Amino acid sequence: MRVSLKDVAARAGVSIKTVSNVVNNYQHVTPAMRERVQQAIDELGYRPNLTARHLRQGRTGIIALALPELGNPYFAELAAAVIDAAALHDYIVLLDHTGGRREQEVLVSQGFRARVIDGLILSPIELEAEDLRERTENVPLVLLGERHYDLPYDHIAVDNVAAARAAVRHLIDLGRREVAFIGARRGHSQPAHLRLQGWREELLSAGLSVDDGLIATTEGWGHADGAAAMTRILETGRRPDAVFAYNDPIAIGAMRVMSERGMRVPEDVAVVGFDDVVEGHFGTVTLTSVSPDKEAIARMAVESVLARLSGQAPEPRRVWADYRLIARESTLGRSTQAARST
Amino acid sequence: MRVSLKDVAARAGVSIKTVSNVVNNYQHVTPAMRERVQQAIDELGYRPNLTARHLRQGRTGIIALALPELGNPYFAELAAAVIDAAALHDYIVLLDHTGGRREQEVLVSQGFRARVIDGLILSPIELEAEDLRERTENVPLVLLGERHYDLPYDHIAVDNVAAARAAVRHLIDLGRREVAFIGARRGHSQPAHLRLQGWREELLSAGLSVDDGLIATTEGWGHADGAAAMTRILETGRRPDAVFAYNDPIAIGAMRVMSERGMRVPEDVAVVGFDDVVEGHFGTVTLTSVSPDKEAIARMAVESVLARLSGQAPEPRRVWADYRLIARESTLGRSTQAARST
DNA sequence: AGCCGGGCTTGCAACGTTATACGTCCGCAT
DNA sequence: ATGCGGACGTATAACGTTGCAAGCCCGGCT
Repeated sequence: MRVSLKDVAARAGVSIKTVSNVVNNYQHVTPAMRERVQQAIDELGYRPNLTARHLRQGRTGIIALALPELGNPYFAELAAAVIDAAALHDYIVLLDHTGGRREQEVLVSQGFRARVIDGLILSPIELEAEDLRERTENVPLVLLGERHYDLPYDHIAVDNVAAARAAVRHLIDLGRREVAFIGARRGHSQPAHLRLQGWREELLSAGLSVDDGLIATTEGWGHADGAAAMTRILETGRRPDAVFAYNDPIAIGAMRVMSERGMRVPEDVAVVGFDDVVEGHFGTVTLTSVSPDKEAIARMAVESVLARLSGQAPEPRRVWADYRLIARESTLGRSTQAARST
Repeated sequence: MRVSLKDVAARAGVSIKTVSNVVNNYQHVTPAMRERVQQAIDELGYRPNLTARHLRQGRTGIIALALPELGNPYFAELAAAVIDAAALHDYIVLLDHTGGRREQEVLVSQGFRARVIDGLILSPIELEAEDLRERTENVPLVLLGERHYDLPYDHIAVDNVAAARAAVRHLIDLGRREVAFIGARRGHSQPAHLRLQGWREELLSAGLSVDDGLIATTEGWGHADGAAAMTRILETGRRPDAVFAYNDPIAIGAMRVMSERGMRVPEDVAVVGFDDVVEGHFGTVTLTSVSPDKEAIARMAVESVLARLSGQAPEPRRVWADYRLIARESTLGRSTQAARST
């Protein structure tokens, strides 16, 4: 059986409340009393029951983080950063994953998967604005990532259009003219939309034509999806001289296919990814990528939730996180490797 | 303000307990009554307060999972599997990471980081047996992974010695004679120890000599550590014809260094990793690896915790999870790729 | 000496839920 | 007509904690 304040109080011969005072470092406790109670605590091995404390205080010290998939190293690294950021504020993180499926995202946003939480950080993929408009759950919600909603929620993301434009600009500056985009999304409206839009805008502003034949859709966002999409492009007979991928795993999957077909990166095809995952730093050809400031995103997400929790939050805000384009061998080649920032 | 049973009861003109009965689908409730209460629930948007329920029931429906680092895709994938396995039993997962640091692992095992949990799954790296012997926290603990303790806790792992022997056997069967091991751990006793032991045993049983010059230690378990270790081996002038790495990131980091120095994989050096992370499936040279059955590990871990929770657990058990050696290009070359199991 | 004030300790209530045990009502068998 | 049992609803007491307000004691001031 677990020991409670009552047991300690009985042992020390004091009231429950006095024990509570000792546990919580209440100031008006004589050293002698503190000593005596502490001894009883140690002897019995008392540990506060956090559930009871939470019930009493109306908060739990837990925030939930819901990500599409942990298998994607970007999200795994982001999760680690959120856990650390939350720990700074004495918060603990409950982790969930949605598979990027709308149904799961709705459940999470409605709090049906975890109802013990003070706040929620959600990185949506398919979730629609109407789903959020119908949201009845009242724990603070902060949105993460690429989707864009005109709704009264805090939203933290990098400027995907600008970041995508920087990536494509980099390819154009290298003299590439046939820049494919891999990782567009069939059917659903927004995912990948902003990066695709950046690709389009930058091509147009460079006076290049926008060719839908160079857009490849994918089902998911993993290596295999990138490989399949690249294969499809090549089978149409197109030979792009550059690829901008929705994310790094897709880029790496595509590079694998190129390697199988004897195409050289970057000589024949320059490749830029997105997310800057560690994996891209160590391939046979290292990957140029857009690097979002994950720590800042995690920090701002946690702080937004907590601010809203304490009621001091003003208007819902859209916050842009920093990013950098880090050029590596997949665009520069092995010898001339260097870093470049935007 | 949040609505409670009391509010619903007032609205429906019934007792609190009747509302509770409706919420919990208690059988003796007339359809008419159920209807009436349900309507009040819907009108007010009532949601049960799980904290109160947990206090009452003495359990929270939360289990904690503490892993060394999420940046390692093996652990990220394992976390995803645990979340899914827990969901099957209506449990939610609180995620923590220890950085593989003993101090953090002790805190976690003692429940200082999260005390709202019913059970704990911990994958230790530096934790010592004495730390566990001194453990006073009484929530069920299940250990995961490679470390080996003679203590009364459930422990789930693949047979690391046997798996390592299979990996080295594979290299020997291919005719390799100078098999390096990358990823040993300086100072601390056990991590990597079992895999190193398997390497040693298999070399000896094949009549080969065990050469400490072919053992490279690392600080961590990431790509960069593998790269640094490989560089050190090559700088001693040694030219192994095979590498068995502690895990896949280390193997991939090492392969990057080989590629930089013009060494071909597998022609000059055959490489085997451990963990079978997705990243290894898509490199320019795909990676042969020992593939632990992550889903089974996650499932057994969750079930062990829950069994112990419900008191039906017998003796603490050591459970061996399945694994397979999956041969890919880093040992077989591109054309002859195939899969092999043990 | 009596009073006041502050430091220390305590009892009580409440957070929202569910288990238990009880009360009521109805229908049916005696 | 009476009694009995089952179906249904409810009052009450917990679960373990903390905020509040009150009570006690003692030293110092008048």
